[in-house]
Amino acid sequence: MARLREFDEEQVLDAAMQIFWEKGFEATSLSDLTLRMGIQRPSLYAAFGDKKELFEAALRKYTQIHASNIRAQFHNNSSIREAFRVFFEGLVEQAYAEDMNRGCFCLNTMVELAPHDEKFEILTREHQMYLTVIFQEAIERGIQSGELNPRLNAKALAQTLIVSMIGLTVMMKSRPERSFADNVVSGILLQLAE
Amino acid sequence: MARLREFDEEQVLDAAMQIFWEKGFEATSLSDLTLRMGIQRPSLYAAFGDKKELFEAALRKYTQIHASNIRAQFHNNSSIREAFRVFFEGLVEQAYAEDMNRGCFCLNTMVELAPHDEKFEILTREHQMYLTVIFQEAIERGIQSGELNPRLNAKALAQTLIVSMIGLTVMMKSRPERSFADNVVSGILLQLAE
DNA sequence: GAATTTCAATACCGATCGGTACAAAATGAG
DNA sequence: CTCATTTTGTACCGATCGGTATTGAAATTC
Repeated sequence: MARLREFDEEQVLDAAMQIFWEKGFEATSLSDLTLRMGIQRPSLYAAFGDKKELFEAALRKYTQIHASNIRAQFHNNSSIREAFRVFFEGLVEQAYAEDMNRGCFCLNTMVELAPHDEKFEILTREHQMYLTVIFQEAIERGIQSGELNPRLNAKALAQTLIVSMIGLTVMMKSRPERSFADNVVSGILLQLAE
Repeated sequence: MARLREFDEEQVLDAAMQIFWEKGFEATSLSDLTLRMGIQRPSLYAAFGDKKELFEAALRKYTQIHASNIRAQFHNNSSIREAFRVFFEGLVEQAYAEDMNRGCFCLNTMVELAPHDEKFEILTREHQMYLTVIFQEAIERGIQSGELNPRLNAKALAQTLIVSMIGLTVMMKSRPERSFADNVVSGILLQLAE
């Protein structure tokens, strides 16, 4: 019929995700976006709608990737305790590795937008609930296999671990001494060792 | 000498604190501020400097009040475990009580500004470190009095509890079911009961 | 009470905000 | 090719942004 789109939608959405992740919703301008995405304003609006719709699309892309990564980390582990150790130590390692500390895009959004926008309250909550289920199922597998104490409350423990993950991620945005994060990871893992 | 100031500096700074706490730095405009503070722009600039300096003053006021509140909650307790129980249950109660979920001004700032502004990285980190010391000293008193297991690592446990507090506060911004928060509080308190 | 000083209020500044009208360029269908 | 259709690039929109020059009012000193 007519002229073809000159950009790859997934590619420019990824660029939008990166910058929203770095700077948040309010601090990111349309000029920032078009520059980083490499497209013009009318193209952006035609493809994604307004700024908030683009943000939502970027966040959805992030949560999908994030959930999939975490799911992969807890699939088919010989030791659940070991999987959690690798997970939390990786969280710390990653945070101290990059100069800029973006943290978690979903948590950033939970703080910036969830209290003022029900759509993002729901979106961010559902992502955390999904992660909680991943943790819970991992714990249940650990109990079934005999690795973990069968008297553990899998759901409650998963919820507590998710909250610890959130707290650690947010705390590291202020760059405390590395020993702080390491101590916390040790403390978190203790809860699996009872 | 000359004309006197017509507003109380502490009172208008408190108003600025409230609105920055609610909306964050970027989403709060000077019009929002002057409206809520009840003063004109030139008065604001004369008294507090520019927007970021005002934000810093508001945050410093918040951290002082916040630290003082928490210090009071852990001073002269018959039972340390009971003090922590009251503290965390109060945190949850408060979050679900107010319609708008402001969370903690310091944590909001940690997410929004700490990664891009060293001044706020330091300011927010030092506040969390201060709170950690309060927790640590409370735990040490509990050990000394015989209430807590003397094999507990007071510092590491305090750090883990601070991270749990942060995670819980942030998680509640997405308004999970009340049972989620209650389960987490139970899990947190378990760490003191070993 | 006049002079001086500091405040408050209005009005305004250039810059940038999110968003769009419009026309040129590019593609496919006939 | 010609026409229809869609994307692109430019240029622009009103509104609002953070910040300030200016003027008039209020209060103290002499």
